[in-house]
Amino acid sequence: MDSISHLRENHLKVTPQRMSILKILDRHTHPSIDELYEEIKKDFPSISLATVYKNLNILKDTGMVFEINTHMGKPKLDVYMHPHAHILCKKCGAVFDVDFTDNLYAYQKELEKKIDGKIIKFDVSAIVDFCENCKQ
Amino acid sequence: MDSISHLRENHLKVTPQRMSILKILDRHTHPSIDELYEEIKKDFPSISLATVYKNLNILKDTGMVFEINTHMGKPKLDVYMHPHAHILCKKCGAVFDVDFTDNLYAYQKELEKKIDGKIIKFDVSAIVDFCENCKQ
DNA sequence: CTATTTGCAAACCCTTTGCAAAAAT
DNA sequence: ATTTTTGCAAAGGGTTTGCAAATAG
Repeated sequence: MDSISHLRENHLKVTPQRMSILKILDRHTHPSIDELYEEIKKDFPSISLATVYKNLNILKDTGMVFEINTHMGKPKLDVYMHPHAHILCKKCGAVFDVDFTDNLYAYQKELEKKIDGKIIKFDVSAIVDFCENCKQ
Repeated sequence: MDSISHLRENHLKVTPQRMSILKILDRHTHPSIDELYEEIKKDFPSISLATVYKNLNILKDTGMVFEINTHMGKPKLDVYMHPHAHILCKKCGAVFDVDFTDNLYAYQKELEKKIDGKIIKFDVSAIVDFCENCKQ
C-alpha cells in the first residue's frame, strides 16, 4: 500500500514534511534520526527537529515506521515493507535488508502454534563482524 | 560459564554491586534499567544509579548483557545464555524467552552462507498482541 | 470552518562525566 | 601498591511539550 493511503486510513494529514520523511525512509537506507533530519533539511531547510520527532512518533503508532536496535551507536529507522530481516555490520554500523525464507517462515509458524496466537511483527537481526563493504 | 569467570576473563573486578546486577539479570525477568535499579536497591540501598549505568555499559561491552528493543516503552535488559528468541507482549510489555529450533538454526546457516561470514549475534523477537497472561 | 500540524523555545527526562574516597586484586 | 570501582553532583544530549501561527481537509 502506498504512503498516502496508509496516512488516510489512519486519519493523518498529508503534509509535505511528513511525505518527505516517508520518501526518505522508502529508500531503505536505514538512517538514524539525525541523519534523517539532515536529509530532510535538504528539502525543507526550515523544518524543526521537533516536527521530525512528532511525525516519527505518529508513524510509529500506526506501525508504519519502527526503530532497529543496532546494539551499537544510535538506533536506525525503517519503514514497513514485505517481511525482511536485517544484517547489522559491527564494523561500519550499516543495516542491510535480507528476505525471509521458508526456514524462517517455518519458525514463525512453529512459534505461533506454540503460543497459540498470531505474531504481529517478527523482528530478526543478525549481527556480523564485517559486511560486504568492510571485508574489502 | 559462570559470571565470575566471565568477569575475570575480561579483567573486571568482582564487586558486590556488579554481582548483584548479574544475579538479578540471571533471573531472566528482563527488567528495564530503572526496574533493575529498584531491585538492586533492596540489597544496596545506597547504590548510585550512575554505578548501575557504568556497570551496564561495561557488561554490554563484554557481550554479557544486552538490551532488547520492545518497540514500546523502555528497552529491557537481558544476559547472555544459550541461543534464545523473545516474545514481546504488546499488551503488558512482558518479555518471554523461547528456544531456537532447527528451523531457526537453518535460517541462520542460510544467512551465513549467503553473506559468507559468521553471525556473531542473532536477535529474534516476535511481537504478539496478547501473551499467555493477558489472554486471561 | 475545524482539526491537525508546524516551528520555536523551554522543559524534561535519561545517561554520562569528573572527581575524591573506597574497594578489589 | 596499583588499578578499578563506587557514589555524588553536575553536565550533557536526545526527546517531549506548550503554544501561537500556518496548513490540510
